[in-house]
Amino acid sequence: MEGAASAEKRSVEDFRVRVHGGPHPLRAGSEGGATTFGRDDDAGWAPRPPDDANASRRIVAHFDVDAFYSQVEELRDPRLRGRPMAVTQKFLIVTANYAARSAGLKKLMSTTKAKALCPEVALVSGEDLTPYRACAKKVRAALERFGTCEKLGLDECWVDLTAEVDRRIAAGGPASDPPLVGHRHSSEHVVESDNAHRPMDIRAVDPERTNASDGVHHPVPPRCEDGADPDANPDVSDPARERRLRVGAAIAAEARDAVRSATGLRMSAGIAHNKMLAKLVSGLHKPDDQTTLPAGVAAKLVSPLPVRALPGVGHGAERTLVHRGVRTAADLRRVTRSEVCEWLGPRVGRKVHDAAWGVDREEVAPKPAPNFVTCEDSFRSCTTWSSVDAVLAVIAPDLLARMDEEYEDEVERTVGAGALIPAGRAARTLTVKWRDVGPGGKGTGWSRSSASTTMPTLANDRSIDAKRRADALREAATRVLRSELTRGFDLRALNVGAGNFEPKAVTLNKRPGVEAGCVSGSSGIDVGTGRAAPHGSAFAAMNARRDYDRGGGRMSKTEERALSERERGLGGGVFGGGLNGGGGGESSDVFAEPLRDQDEDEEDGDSFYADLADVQRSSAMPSIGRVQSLVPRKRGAEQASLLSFFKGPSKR
DNA sequence: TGGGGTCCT
DNA sequence: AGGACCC
Repeated sequence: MEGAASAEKRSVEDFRVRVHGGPHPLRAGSEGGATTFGRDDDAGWAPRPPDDANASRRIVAHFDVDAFYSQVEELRDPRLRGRPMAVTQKFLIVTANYAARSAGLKKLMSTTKAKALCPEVALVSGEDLTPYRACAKKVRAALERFGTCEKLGLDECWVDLTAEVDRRIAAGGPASDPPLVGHRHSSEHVVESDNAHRPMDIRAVDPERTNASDGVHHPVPPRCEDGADPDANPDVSDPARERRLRVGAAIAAEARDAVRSATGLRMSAGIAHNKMLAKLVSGLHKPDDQTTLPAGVAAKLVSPLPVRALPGVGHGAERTLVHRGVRTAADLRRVTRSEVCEWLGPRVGRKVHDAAWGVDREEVAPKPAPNFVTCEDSFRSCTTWSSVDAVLAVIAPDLLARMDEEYEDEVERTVGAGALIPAGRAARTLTVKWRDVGPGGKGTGWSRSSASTTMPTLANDRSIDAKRRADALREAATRVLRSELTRGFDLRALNVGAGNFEPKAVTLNKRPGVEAGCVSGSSGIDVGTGRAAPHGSAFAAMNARRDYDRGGGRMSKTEERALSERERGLGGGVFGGGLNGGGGGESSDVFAEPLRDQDEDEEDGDSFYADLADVQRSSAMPSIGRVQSLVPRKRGAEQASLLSFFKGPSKR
């Protein structure tokens, strides 16, 4: 590869002088307005960490639903479309549609400020995530037909398009060499962030934006001669790589169409050779558009970015790095890998150092079933045991509903993948978390405390009355809190969680991810758990923070949402049109081999290069053939009846 | 300053 | 159990 260990030595001293003494690399001026990140100032001194051997072949897309919660709410209530609208949780804007954004609303802004900026804005409470979870499931079902899918949060996922790209190229014909669809990021583009607090949200400033009404800008890249290093000049591209990216872009466009016809949701996408770069570029031409990143442009895109924009760098790491004068990815490229590992720890250090060079060796790997489900509410005040009980009366039924959802997902996953009996997802642990600003609490800060106990068996028992289950949950949670909150309290938030689920299902054909052997008791096959019946008085203030000391609460979030919909004159029902077309997509890939095992031995900065050969070997042989085809696998009649047996008659 | 999650220490 | 990270 690039070798060049010679240049590494002088880096440390020179770097400190240069960065500390020199001009601030980021933010050439501008308070409050858009921040434009400067161009790459030059090549680094420390060596580029090598990519794995697969890097040029792999094609990864990152998909991101635009203003997800807002779009979902617009689907549910068409009256909201075209008007400025935002989704709130308590008194925060969590997302705003584009009409509201153009009035200046931003993510995580207070509702007060939002209303000041845009008095006509419609605010919709998004504290109950149920509808968003349901939509997210359909989105993933549509995307999974195009390759292995890895979810990140509710509204984002990566899809490994490599196998489908290979298939199309092998098949020949027009689809094997399509024109580029969407944007191609070139080194002519400048990147900016319009929110000083969120430097990771970046977008491209198109040099020809003045007349970019068609939303397409893709200059034909010059070709490089045979055998030339495709990274030597970022805008001179290797034809084979460019072609694979173009095929990937075509697939991504189809995938976005598929999601849109299945759900009505619009999304943006980024197409690149690895997960990190795909994610970085997916937002460059948001909304409803996609961006492809040629291999050679990666370093140019990344280096002017503030370190905070690199995945893996949060508040803590940013502070540490900035304290040492490292503000941008380009700065990171001038220090050695071992230094970064010293500052941030080996794990984060490696990841961040790689990211600064646009290197990411992670495979797209489906997320296994969640280890925890939790429900939370926050409020202005909660100082008495009776108000604690009022909070628990709200969130305990919600947690049970989540646990049951998890059970159903597990049935679908395990029976759908060939299990004889779904083991159930009975939770063994109950965790309670809280934020206490009272005398016994942690005082200021936002830190939370937590404690856990054994999950009462009654809570797992789907065969009994929902109220008895909720009571068991509340009782156990209260016992934990009583033993922790001994010196008086003033809670701002309370969270209950269920986790440490019992072992997984028995399968016919044993595949990794599903352990054989064990089906344990307690998980009744029973069905028909209803949600807690509505109880308590009408509850108005949609966006008010509940104050349990003054009698707020008493209604689960699901019920609360239904009520607020009734008040808005909606059916109160589930989704209108558009959301039911999702059929198909019975993921056959949920249990796709979690390939690899990139040995995770302690490798710090220095041993890194020595170990690289192993990394290359283990990741050089993957993915092709894991995704069988675009046709969802049929489920046998036997399995279908098993499924309906375990799931029982559909509720809702 | 929300309501979720993950992983590491 | 708590902290850091992600959305």
